[in-house]
Amino acid sequence: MKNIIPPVKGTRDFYPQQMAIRVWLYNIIRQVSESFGYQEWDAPFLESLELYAAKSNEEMVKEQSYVFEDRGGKLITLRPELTPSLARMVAQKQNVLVFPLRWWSFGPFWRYERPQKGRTREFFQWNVDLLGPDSPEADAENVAVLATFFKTVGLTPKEVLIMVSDRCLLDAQLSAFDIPAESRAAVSAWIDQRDKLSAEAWRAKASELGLSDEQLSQIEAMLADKELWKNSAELIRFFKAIETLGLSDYVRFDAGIVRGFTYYTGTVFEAWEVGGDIRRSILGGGRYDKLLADVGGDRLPAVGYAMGDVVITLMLEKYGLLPKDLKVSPAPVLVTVFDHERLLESYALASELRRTGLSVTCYPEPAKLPKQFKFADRMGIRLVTVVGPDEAAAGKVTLKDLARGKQVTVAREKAAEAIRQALAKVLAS
RNA sequence: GUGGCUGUAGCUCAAUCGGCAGAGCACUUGACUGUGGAUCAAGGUGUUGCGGGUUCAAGCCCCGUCAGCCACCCCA
Repeated sequence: MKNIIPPVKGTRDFYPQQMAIRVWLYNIIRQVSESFGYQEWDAPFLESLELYAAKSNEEMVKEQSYVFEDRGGKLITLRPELTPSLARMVAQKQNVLVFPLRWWSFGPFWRYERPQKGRTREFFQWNVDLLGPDSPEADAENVAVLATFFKTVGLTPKEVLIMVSDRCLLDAQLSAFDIPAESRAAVSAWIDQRDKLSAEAWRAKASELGLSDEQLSQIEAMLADKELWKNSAELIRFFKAIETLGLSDYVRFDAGIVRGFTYYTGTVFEAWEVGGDIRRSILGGGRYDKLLADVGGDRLPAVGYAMGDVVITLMLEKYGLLPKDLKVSPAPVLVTVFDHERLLESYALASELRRTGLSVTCYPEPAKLPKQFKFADRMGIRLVTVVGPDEAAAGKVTLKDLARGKQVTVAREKAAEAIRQALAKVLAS
């Protein structure tokens, strides 16, 4: 690598091999989303900075967003998340859209962070949102989409769990512990950090926040209480609905789930690897009933989540769930060029075959046959045609199946049919 | 923004105490003048990330810098 300009830090190059995986993931996401009746949509990749101001996590806007001034002097942001755009677009057409609204999206996002395992500066996110209803059953349906995704890709509850809590429940508990409303946000953030800090460091921060020893032990008891959800009428309904949907295995209550975004108002959830070494949430989401009003629309209840492609791909790779031998060559047929004089004859044959609906690659220049066969082999092209002087004189085409190592010579009019038959043959392996 | 580790051929890596730049894979060409994978032969494989310093001598030691990876912060 001499004078090659390096890629931008934190970006990924999608060579055909990686692109095939990305498309594979996209297809599963689409299939799962649409099986619940969600519609695909997308927002601009560029938004104005003020869309995110005070709506998202403050650090994300101030330090992790790509912001630049356009030629007109306006501050433009490369979208770091999708939800504010969703709120904006729904608010714009609130009287036109049909509710309940189910929308899903898969596209690129940018955050200026230090790249590391499972994190890049440019990444893709799957967003699934349900707007209109404010019921726990709606939350359950939204969570069901993602549990169904896990099931579809082959991740079991032994490998991944969706941890659920409710900010209202947390707030009520903190209130019951006599923690004043103005410090609850900081206390919530501190609770969110519990898995990341050592027990000593975490407890030490409690006194910094002005918590008494009694309050600390009350909070620790709360976090350990697996039955706390039974104090919440909403969570009782939520888990009942999850059970009815047949997905209880994937969903657990955890009072320690808080989430960083300030716009969440009720149910919050994250998916985590079970006891594994991926110390990072696979996805996160929750209810955000006030966001639409915050961007200037009428109040509209909403619930949704976002899953990044980087961590989920790590998970799938770790558990051997990524597809092997993804097809990277779209055309299963190579038309070889026998010599310089027959180049255009090959083009003509390839064109004939394409008109019958086949995908066909034609070697673009005369070359030795071994070279062309090797090309086909390395590209994963299964069938090769040869038209040399013998075939041309007899009006025939030789067709070799590289996978089976067998070849036949057929009349040129029958070539397309013979190719279809050969492709239909299942390999012994 | 903070800390740690690592930079050698296209890729994965080796090089003893500081003493002449190495292996495998891949690539190109040829054994195969109408047939891929396998085997064999011949070959480019190179500013040792970059800049400076110490030394008779630096891939190796020192300083700086850049890049990558990993952890923290935060998050998907």
